[in-house]
Amino acid sequence: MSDTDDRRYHHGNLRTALLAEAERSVREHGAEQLSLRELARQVGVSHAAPRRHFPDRQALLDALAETGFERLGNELRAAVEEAGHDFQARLRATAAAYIRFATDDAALLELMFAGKHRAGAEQLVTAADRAFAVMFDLIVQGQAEGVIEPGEPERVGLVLFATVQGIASLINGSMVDAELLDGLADDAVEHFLRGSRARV
Amino acid sequence: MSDTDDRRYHHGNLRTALLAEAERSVREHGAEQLSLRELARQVGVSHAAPRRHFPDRQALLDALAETGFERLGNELRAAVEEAGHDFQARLRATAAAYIRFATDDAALLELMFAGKHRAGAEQLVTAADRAFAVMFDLIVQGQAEGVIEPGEPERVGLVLFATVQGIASLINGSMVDAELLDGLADDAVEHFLRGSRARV
DNA sequence: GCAACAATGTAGTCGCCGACAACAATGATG
DNA sequence: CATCATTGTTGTCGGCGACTACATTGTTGC
Repeated sequence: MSDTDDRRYHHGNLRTALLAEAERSVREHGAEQLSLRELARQVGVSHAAPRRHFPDRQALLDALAETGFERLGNELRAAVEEAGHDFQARLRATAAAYIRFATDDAALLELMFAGKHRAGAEQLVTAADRAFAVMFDLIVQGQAEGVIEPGEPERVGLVLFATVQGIASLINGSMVDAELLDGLADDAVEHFLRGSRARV
Repeated sequence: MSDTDDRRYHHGNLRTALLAEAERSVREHGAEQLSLRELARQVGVSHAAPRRHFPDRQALLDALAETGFERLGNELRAAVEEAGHDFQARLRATAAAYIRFATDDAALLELMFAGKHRAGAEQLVTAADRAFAVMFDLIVQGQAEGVIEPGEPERVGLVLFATVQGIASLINGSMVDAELLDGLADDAVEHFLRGSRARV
């Protein structure tokens, strides 16, 4: 073959290439529309090649969800770090970052949630826990500072988590204009803090 | 044909029968798995018959979403009525009813949200507005009683709506045990009220 | 009554898909 | 450098949604 022809028999990086292309496609057209054959075409391999890396379509979607959780975790961590040390600023930044991710990658998040409760997805659950740990760590900080009632972070933070997730759902369902995103996130955090302040 | 053979050439009620079977199937296997041909088989008509009532698969899903909104509205209204006149009781009942619907018919709700932001779904939007009006009417009552800050109900109630929707998302995503449903709904309402009380 | 016509069902076909099997080329190992 | 695992390819299968042509039934105007 000519040395400018990069179509070697062995692609060399097919799994990664498929995941990258799949993520692009899911963002653009949703997970339902994703076609393994179309993916293979765009990456330049035969229709059966993906099977070597993903036993079936769902396996690819699961892998996509896993990398999604990793990316979500990174973005949340980055948001916390950029927000400095003030608790409320951190909370606001994290909520906004979560909603940002959920609306930028709505179909991916749907995938991430959908995959979590299917059997044999242990790696997925681990990845999810790692991502959500950021939020629960924040709750712990709030408790230490006395602005959030004591108790298990998973339980205390649930209302906030739910609210943030719900805002994302409403935006994705076109019940709310996406432009209101940051304002809504702030509203939600303020509401949460007013409702959560430790009462003695 | 024999008079016990109910397989007439004209089904007589095919559209309704298809929708009923589709709703059952969606509840059981999700919208993605829904197959028009399988539906036709189970209803006892040829594979092309559904096309007379729904131009394509998406049209059937839209119709399903529409009846879903009607049912949701009815259930929310029923919850309000059963709860008596006390505002907080009504709020709790409505939140619980919404979450109940969202978890019993998770796939259907997903469909309802997904369809709303596609073009040419005006009937769907109308049906959705009618369903959600129940929640906003409640907010108005709360404002009249002075326990919720004044302002447009759509904006003021949004945090509550988001929280309720988010709880449903978390339950459906197996992030929370479904048994906690009622307790969570109460938590959310209490949190919301603590955060929303009109401040003078 | 009954002829036209609209509404509603059937059969057959097309291209696409996911899954699978058999085979081919390449890379790694001893 | 022979052998074997890895990672590609081609071919095939049944199922699907969409479409067309045709068949049956219900309805409406005369």
